[in-house]
This record gives sequence, C-alpha cells and structure tokens, in this order.
Amino acid sequence: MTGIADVARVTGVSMATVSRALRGLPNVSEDTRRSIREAADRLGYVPSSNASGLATGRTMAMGVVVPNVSRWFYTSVLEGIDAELRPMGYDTILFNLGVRGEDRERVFHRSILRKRVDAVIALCLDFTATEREQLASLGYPTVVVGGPVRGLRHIGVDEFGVARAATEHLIGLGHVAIGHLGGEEERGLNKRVPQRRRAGYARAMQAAGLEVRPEWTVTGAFEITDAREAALRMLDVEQRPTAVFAASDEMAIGAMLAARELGISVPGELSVIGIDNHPLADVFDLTTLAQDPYAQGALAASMMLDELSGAPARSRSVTVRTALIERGSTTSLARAAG
Amino acid sequence: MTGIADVARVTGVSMATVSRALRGLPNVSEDTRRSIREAADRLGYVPSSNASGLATGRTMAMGVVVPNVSRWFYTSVLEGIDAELRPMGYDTILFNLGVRGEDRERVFHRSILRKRVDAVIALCLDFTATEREQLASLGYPTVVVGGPVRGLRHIGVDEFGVARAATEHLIGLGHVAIGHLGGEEERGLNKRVPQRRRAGYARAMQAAGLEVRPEWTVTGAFEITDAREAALRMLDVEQRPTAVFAASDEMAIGAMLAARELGISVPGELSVIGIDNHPLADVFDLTTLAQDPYAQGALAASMMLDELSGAPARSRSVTVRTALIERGSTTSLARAAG
DNA sequence: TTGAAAGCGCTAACAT
DNA sequence: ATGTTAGCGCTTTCAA
Repeated sequence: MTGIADVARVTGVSMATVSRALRGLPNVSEDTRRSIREAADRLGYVPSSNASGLATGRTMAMGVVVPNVSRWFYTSVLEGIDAELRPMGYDTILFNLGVRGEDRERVFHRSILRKRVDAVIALCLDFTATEREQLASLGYPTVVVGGPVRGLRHIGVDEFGVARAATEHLIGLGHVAIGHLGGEEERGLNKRVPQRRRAGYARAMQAAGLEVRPEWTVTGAFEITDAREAALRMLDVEQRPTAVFAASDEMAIGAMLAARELGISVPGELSVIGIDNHPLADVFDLTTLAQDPYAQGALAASMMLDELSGAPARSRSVTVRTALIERGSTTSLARAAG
Repeated sequence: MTGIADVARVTGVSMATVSRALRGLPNVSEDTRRSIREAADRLGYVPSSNASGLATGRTMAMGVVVPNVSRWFYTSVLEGIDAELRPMGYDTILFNLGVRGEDRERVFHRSILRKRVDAVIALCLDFTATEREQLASLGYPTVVVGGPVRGLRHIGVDEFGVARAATEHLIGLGHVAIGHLGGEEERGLNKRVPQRRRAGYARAMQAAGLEVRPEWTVTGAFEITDAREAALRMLDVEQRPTAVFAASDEMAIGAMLAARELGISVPGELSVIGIDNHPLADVFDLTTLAQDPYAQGALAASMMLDELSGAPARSRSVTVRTALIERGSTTSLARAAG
C-alpha cells in the first residue's frame, strides 16, 4: 500500500510538500506539484481517509439516517443529499433503521456516535430525548428532513397546510362526503406527519361545516399495498365518500387501485387527491400537491456543509413550498353526478 | 471531546486496559471492566473510528456502489446488505452513481479508492478495465450483485434461464404471438442483464419454432413509467401479440397499465409475465418469476465479511434460484380466445 | 518554497 | 490482569 512517504521518496521532496501539492494548497511550485502528481498517479497513491481524518478532525462523511429505503420520499431525499455532497468530496454513510427499527439502538451507539461522520441528516425520524442529547453533546450539526421534530430544526412542507389545501380542493369541487386515508404512526418515525395531515383535513372539513365520519377516516401504512387494503375497507360499504384525500400519492394510488377493483370509477364516482407528485402520479393521472424531496435533501446537505465550513448555524426550520397539480383523478361533484 | 485517555485517567487504569475492556477482549477482570464501562458512559466517551481504523487497518465500512436508489431491486439489495452488516458493526457507505453516472469518476477516485472501506459490493454495474485494476490493486474484496460481469465474480439469477423460463411459460399456455418488453442497456450499467434476458426470450421462441417479430421486441427503461410508454408503442397497432414477457415486474406493470389504457383486457386479450416478484406484483395479480434481492444482498455482504475475517476467497459466482409464481395476468390462449 | 517534527486517538506487541 | 511503548498515515505548526 503506497503511502505519502513513498511519493515523497520517489519525488525527492518531503511528506509535507507532497501533502500540500496533492491537496492543491498554495506555496508549491508548479514544477514540484506536477512531478508529485505524476509520481502519485504512477504509484497509484490514494490517501487514507482515516489518517487524514484523524489529523484534521474531519471525516468528510455525512450520516444519513433513514427509516427504510423503500419509499419514494426517502430515496428521493437521499439522492438529493448525495448529489449535493459528492462534488464536495463528502461521502454518504447510510444508517438504515430497518423495517421495525431493530437496528436503531445499534445505529446510534455503535455507528453514528463513533465520530464517523461530521454531521447528521435524519429523515422523518422522531428522536428520544436521550438521542437528541447524544447528538448535541457530540456537537454534530443535525437537521431533520420531513416533518417537524421537537428540539431540532427541520426542512419540510407545512404538513397541516398541505393537507388542508388538498381537502379544500375537494371541498371546492363541491364534495361533502370526503374521506381521509391517513398514514400510520409508526414507532420511532415522526408521528407528527400523519397527525398534522389528519388535523389539516379535519380543520378544512370543520371550517366548511362538513362532517368527519370516523368510518371514512382510515389508516394504512404509507405504501401502495397497505393503502389499497385500507381503502378497500373504507370504500366497500353502502355509504361511501365521493372523494378521498390520501396522505401520500402512494396511498392515493392504493385507493385508486381499490376503487378499480370495486368497480368504482375515478373520478366519476370517486375523486382522489394525494400529496407528493410521485412519478407514478402522472401515469395514474392523479391530482396531487407536489413537493420536491430531492431539493429538500439537497438543501439539507448544503445547510450542513455550510455549517461545517464555519457558517453560523441557522437554527430556524425551513418550510418548503407545495403546488397543486390538477390531473384527472378529481372532478366536481356536479359533473360526476351528471 | 473525551478520549480513551480521559477514561483511563478517571478509572485509574491504562489506555490499553480501557481499550480491551470496551472492546470486550479477554484478560480484563470483571470489576475493572465494569468500572471502565461505567466511566465511559458517564463521560460520554465514543471511540473514534478514524483512530481505531488507522491502528487496525480496518475501516469497518462496506462500500456499496449503486446506479440509483429508485428501483426496487437496488433498494432491496441495499437493505439486505445493510441488515447483514449492521450486527457485525459494519457501516454502509453508499456510492450513488447518479442517474446519468455523472459522479462515477468522482466516486472511484475520490471516494472508494480512499481506503474508506474494507470491501466493495457493486450493484448491476459494469466496470471498465481500469476500474477493475484499481479495485484489484487496492486489494479490496469485491463482488457484483445482479448480472455477470467479466473479471469479477457475481451473485445473481441465471439471466438467460429465467427469461427463457418466462417465455416458455407463455408458450406452454399456447401463445405464439409473444412480445418482449426489454430493459434498456444503460451506459455504465451491466448491459448483459437486458441482453441475456432478450437472448433467453429469443431462444425460447426459436426452440418452439416461433417468430420473433422486431416490432414486438421493444425496449424501455426498467421502470414503470417508461415501460408503459414502450408498451403503448408495442400494443397500439393492428396486429399485436397475445402475450408479453417483460424483463422486470416494473416493466410488466407498465405494460398492464398501457393495456388498460388501450382497453385491452389482461389476461383476456393479453397475458403478461414479469421477473422479480415486486411487492406490487401481488396487487396487480401479475404472474412472475420471483427472485429475492434482499437475500442476494445479504449473501454478498456475508461473503465479504467472511473474506475479511480471513476465509479463503471463493472466486466462484453464485447463481440464485428463481420460482414461477402464477397469478392472474397470464392465461392459456384457448381460454382467452374462448 | 520546502523540510522537520510533533501530534491526531487508538491498537497491539511486549513487558510485567 | 494490567502497563509501556511504538506505531498507523496523514496534517500542521514552526523553522529554514
């Protein structure tokens, strides 16, 4: 394994000069730099990140904690983070908590806390008080993407507002019998996301003087398959809603599949609206409130990088915009009836 | 930042003993160990992975190179890898090549090759000769998951065989007009996967004396949305096939969506078979040849771990099994016609 | 512009 | 069972 000393020996300069030359620092003559670069290439020298990390105190790695990597939202944020990080020479260390969070304790103690990363970005997680303390005491810049978390700043949409807007869109179309397909409050995940969305729905209904019927407010996981089953329960009854607001596009698509199976036409007999603008929303002609998780991830990453390079930490959370995209899955009650 | 020296001082023992105690090595009395553990906890001591990595020569990190994290196959493999690694104290460093592979060069030079990882698992990648040399010269154990790659062992299904089996299933049902929705040969990715699957299809057709019509062999990306468009092209014609073999379930679902849009009933007028057993295959009642990417990832990870712990490197590739899962998207031509 | 040398925080012989 | 000490490979003063 060729090290910096080998390059130095071959080039006939000191290790210090090699180090400077290779990192593009000033005060190295162009000639020296060139010959050092060439020798390094020829010898196949690659610096050890452990050694430089130990010397500088920087790991050049970002810890990203994700509940899983099967939902579109998480993977999109992840790609946004990685894309922002890579050009800066930062690596992404993925901490997957696992479906049931089995690995959570392990992730925290053995890994994140091993000074392996310079900063931590967490996706839709809720932290325990202890976990927050540990993060804080290690001095890691930390930010959460997707959903407000107490004690930590976050980047995300206005969960309440977006849900309210979605519901109001249906109300604006004349619907009065509106159901809500809500996300599950998973253990360890940020419960406030499904909660705030449900609350936004309820507020919109209430503000319009509409009845929130318990049997029309069902809960499923945030995925297509589970949402489909939940929707089957909601829709396969005598009195069903004429419109459904789903807490995510994946859930909305699950609802559309359920409707199709039950012979309920969308939007003829049922309007469906979601949140996200998932790639499949277009294929399914789904009306939705679009958000951009890739951009949220990129923003989170650049915030962390800024702070690592000495910028003052801005403790404020960032609320990103959403936009209504009207497609064919919603229609006015009048038109549907007619 | 409290270090091992602080713990040693507080406990009144040497750094070596602290190191031993905390890593669970033998030759430390239970009393000492207990008091050391306690002091470490109290002081909030966390070891520096850089320092220990530098001292041991082990990074306790696995590099995982992925084309992207938006396809089910990749994320499933990733979860399998991570699940296997985590209990062993290994972290997963994610190298996302980016949609168009923009970051490929950067990943190779700046990151993987920085001795940041102990081994490398690559997903469905093709390596250039130079890249292989670099990996080899650094002495990283390496394995590819998903698709044969020249010069490296791999873990994956028999691409040719599984495609042939899928096609033969359709033939066995009496179909003669069988189309193939093939995967795209993306730059930098393992082209042999789509190629071998196409070849398996062609062989099955040929062996049965059936005609492979060029206009029935279309190519799309491995995703639902693109596959849907490709399928629209294939199916929206006068003479269309009565069955389609898609190179993945995501593509098969794209085909089913396209069929639905064109008013072609599945399986009444069109049988569809895929490969994968994607979670949505069940929802869409899709016949498929199941594979288990999670297990493939776990296997890859444990192979790497074994070799890192001194086991002899087994250079042989591993072919994993697939299983036909018959669902409602395929039916015999006779029944469909009748 | 370049070099010498002292760490960074830990592990692993080797002693005791 | 525990302590001493010499690195691991780099960066970074401080000198020259």
